[in-house]
Amino acid sequence: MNPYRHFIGQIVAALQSMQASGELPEKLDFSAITAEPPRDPAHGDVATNAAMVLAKAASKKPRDIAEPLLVRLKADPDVVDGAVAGPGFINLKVADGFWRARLGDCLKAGVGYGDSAMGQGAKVNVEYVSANPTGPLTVGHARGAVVGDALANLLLKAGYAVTKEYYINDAGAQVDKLGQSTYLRYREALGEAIGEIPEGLYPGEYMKDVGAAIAKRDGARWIDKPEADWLPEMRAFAIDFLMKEIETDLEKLGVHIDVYSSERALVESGAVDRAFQELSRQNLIYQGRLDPPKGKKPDDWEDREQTLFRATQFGDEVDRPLKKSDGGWTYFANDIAYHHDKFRRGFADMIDIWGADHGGYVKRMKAAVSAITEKQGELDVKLCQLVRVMRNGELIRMSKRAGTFVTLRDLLDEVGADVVRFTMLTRKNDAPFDFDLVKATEQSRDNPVWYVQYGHARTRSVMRQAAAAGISTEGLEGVLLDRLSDAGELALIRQIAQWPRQVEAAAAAHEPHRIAFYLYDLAAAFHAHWNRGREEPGLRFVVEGEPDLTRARLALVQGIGFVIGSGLKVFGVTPVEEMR
RNA sequence: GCGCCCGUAGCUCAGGGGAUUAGAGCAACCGCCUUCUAAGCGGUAGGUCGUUGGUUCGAAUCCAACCGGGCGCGCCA
Repeated sequence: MNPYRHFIGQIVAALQSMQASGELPEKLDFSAITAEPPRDPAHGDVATNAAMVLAKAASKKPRDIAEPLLVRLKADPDVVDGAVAGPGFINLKVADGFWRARLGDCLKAGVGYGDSAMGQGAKVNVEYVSANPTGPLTVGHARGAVVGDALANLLLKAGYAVTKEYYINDAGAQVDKLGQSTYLRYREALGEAIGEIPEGLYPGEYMKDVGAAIAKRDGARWIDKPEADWLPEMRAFAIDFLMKEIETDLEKLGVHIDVYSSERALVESGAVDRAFQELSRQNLIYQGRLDPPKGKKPDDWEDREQTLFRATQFGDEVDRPLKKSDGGWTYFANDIAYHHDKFRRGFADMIDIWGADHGGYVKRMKAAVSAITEKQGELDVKLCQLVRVMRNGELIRMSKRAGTFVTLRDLLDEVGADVVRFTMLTRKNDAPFDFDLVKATEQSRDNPVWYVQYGHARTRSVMRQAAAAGISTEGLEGVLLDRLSDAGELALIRQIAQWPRQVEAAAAAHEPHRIAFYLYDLAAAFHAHWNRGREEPGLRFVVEGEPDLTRARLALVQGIGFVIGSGLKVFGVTPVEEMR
């Protein structure tokens, strides 16, 4: 249960009874009413803005609504105290028993605690990674992969029907370059000296493996053939080879994509024509000219008439071309078709995770989605800012051209998937991120991964100790929690009770990183409470000669373990049993 | 030139569709510590939330302009 949602319900009920008695006018909009934990815990457990929100429409002073509302709310046995404060806030103090009951919810639900019905089973498509199949995944891709995967998991937990999708850009000029690069390495593998890789082709060492593999499969049969013959073969082989590598890396990172969509297959299926026709039908396509971009006129600018989509009707700055001068579709046209295809597959709700360098593309894609779905579909684009890799504060320089970039595989080999995943989620997606290989594996309080993992391990450790002391750790969901009355314990219980709200808020905002901060705070509170037991043995979890008290405290520890486990599950991070 | 993102404590960052006294970690300073196996623990100090206006009873949060940083800017994907 999300306690705050529960109290909004109570507040609305109280307001309705005030309407029934004529204290409030009939038609009021309750949708802006919030119930949240106040910033300052001294203000109580729940604060609501109800009186202030309704004041205008009810033509009353906030306090004149707040006072009688408070009287009604205090009739709720869960509410032990309350006060009107500031400009008209109502601060409520909620009974300890109410919070203990939330711990009870948690113990029954296990790591399923926090699961929400918010999404009502609505279909959501989360598209992420979607790296070109022209080389290995880099740390930049890793961030998109982790953010997308965690967001998808989060939405799943919040009750949406989520599909995780990867768009393979296997059409267009880049994969032709890939085919040509492969051919060179193929000849090299057969003993030919190929010299420098020409500008524009893919120079990376990894291409040698691709060349060698096709040489092994096909022998010399392509050597004397014209490009038209070998290019499709080389291209298809390389894409297949590199996609397998990418899938392997993703698998190592713990990312399981549900659907891989091929751009080439999409184009060949006629989807682009279909999308084009749909836009034409809506009269959103015309032949016209564009002005060159101001301040940065391309050298090869050539004023010409082209096929344009009326993106400006949907909030974009200029209308966007759909056809290239060679008559082929632009990437944008294909992408419209792809999003149209997603919509046709039932996804009105689409989320794309992109690199920040695609930021200039967001408006036109949103415009296109709005148009092609006749405003029935919605696209949210999360841009992931640059990742820089550091070693002890020192930047590791990367250059794609020089082939010196840190691959995802390097990163995984050095620090492991759990560290990569959690660490990448300790920052908002739209903030640049420095990934320090040393700090990420440090065992200290300022390393959130370690601190949260340690928190989970410590809950397990307490269980092991209890068991060693002869106290059963089974059936904790049934124990009487009334013995939990210490301020620190009650604070922890309240924090556990925040979890369902955190899940819903993070899911609604499409911001998985919030979970990392919540888990860190929860772990910190747990560690702090554990440490109190050093000074005051009476606060320790396992108390000799007090089996009932111990069992109640074990239930609390169990609950903390469940919540951390639940959050780590969203992140795809293994909850460890001990810190070895 | 235009568009998007960002600017919060010395440092790294949360908060960001308004609301009661702006938070954390590190660093600094002051204490404590052979500990329920736990690589430490507790406390203090530190901010005109880039600037200037605006909307509002109320702005770090919304709007505008400006300053500073990043990304992008027809037929690359």
